[in-house]
Amino acid sequence: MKKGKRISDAVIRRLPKYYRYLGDLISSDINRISSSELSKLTGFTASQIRQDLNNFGGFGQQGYGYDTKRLHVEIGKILGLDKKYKVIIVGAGNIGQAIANYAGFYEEGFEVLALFDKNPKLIGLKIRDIEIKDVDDLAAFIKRNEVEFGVICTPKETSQDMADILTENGIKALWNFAPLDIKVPEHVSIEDVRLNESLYTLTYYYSRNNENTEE
Amino acid sequence: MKKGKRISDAVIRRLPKYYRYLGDLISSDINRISSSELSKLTGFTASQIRQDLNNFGGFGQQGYGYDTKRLHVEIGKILGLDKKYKVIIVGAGNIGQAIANYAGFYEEGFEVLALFDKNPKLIGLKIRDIEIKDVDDLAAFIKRNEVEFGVICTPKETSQDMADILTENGIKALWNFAPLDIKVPEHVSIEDVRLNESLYTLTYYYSRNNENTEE
DNA sequence: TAGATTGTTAATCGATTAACAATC
DNA sequence: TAGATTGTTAATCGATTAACAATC
Repeated sequence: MKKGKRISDAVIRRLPKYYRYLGDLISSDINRISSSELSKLTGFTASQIRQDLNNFGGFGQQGYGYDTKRLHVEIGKILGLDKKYKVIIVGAGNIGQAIANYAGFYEEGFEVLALFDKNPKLIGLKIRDIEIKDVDDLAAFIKRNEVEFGVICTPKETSQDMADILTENGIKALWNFAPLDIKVPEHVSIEDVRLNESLYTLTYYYSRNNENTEE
Repeated sequence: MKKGKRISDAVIRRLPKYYRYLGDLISSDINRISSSELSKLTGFTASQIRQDLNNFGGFGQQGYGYDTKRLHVEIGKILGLDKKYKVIIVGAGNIGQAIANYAGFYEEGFEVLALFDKNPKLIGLKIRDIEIKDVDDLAAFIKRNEVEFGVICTPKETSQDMADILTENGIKALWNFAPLDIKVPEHVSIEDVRLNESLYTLTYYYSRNNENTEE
């Protein structure tokens, strides 16, 4: 990729959508697409799509468009999806289990080594062959297995403590489902999934759409 | 609120964060806060916070700041959280169950009337006193109960069909967890929770942070 | 070659930040 | 009153869109 230019978060967050549609196109045996066709699929403008992609290199060809397979591979590389990741999930409630169960997670190279919980009723159970372990063994397990990715699915109250244990033992990326802003050291990447905030945004637009029709 | 001004999506998506921190402050018996203190909590600039709030009215007081309780109530109203909503969840897998189980959902006025699934093993079971019903009864149930909100937790393949049934029977807001862009009629509000896209953004930043240290 | 479509620069638009008068 | 902090206008910054030359 080009040196020196800072790429904005807005651009990065559009890449996974390109990646997904390109995957769909490949599944449909379509091996070529123009920025204007991709615009119709994604809802982004053709100009924006070309701008976005050219942050990382010239993947297209004048007069032709983009090769879907090549572009899918390239965006995958940019997003880091060409590598395998060792993952643990902390909190084996519904959300933790949902993630452990999600097949797409494996297909993109995320290998869930274990779930952790403090509930004795859950410890020892298996989700998709993945054992639920005692949260007391967390630190040792991370070090021993050189785990890189952690998913936080614990309640709000304990999530920061769990995150601290994870980062202190070498985890470098956290995917957080607890409804709070987790603090991490500078070298650790974090992505907060803000379900509450997503829901409240929906109620806002719903209320706005229906404010004249309510009795 | 002020008439005529179009409020950007970026502003709306910051409101839930204010709302959350204000709730925390109230729980800590703090009843006053300035934009600069709120800035430290949220990470947004004080100027931006004042701008955001003034889109909806002058909730503060010069020389004093904002009354946490009042601001919490006002933002709640803006987001539509002062009302109750009748909700159904389609798909009673892990994610559907997680949402049905999430207590915060009820506290903010979301009443889950039922879950729906096509799996006979799940039909008839209860999650937190909420029955899992046969997806065949979906249309009739929505009409009979005047359900307003639908949560889509079905697999990618069936999600658009489910969404169509919901909107055809009068549901006006969809919270979608399936990894695709669901199409809805204009008058329906939709919020897609894009977990894949969130995860891939994390891998991007993780890869970027660690690209020099990898062997 | 002619047509199509990219890559890229320039123009526009909108969002964020800064500044400060108003006022509690 | 003096100090603090909002509400709001103006300035800046960044992101999106438009335009078109390059080129396959």
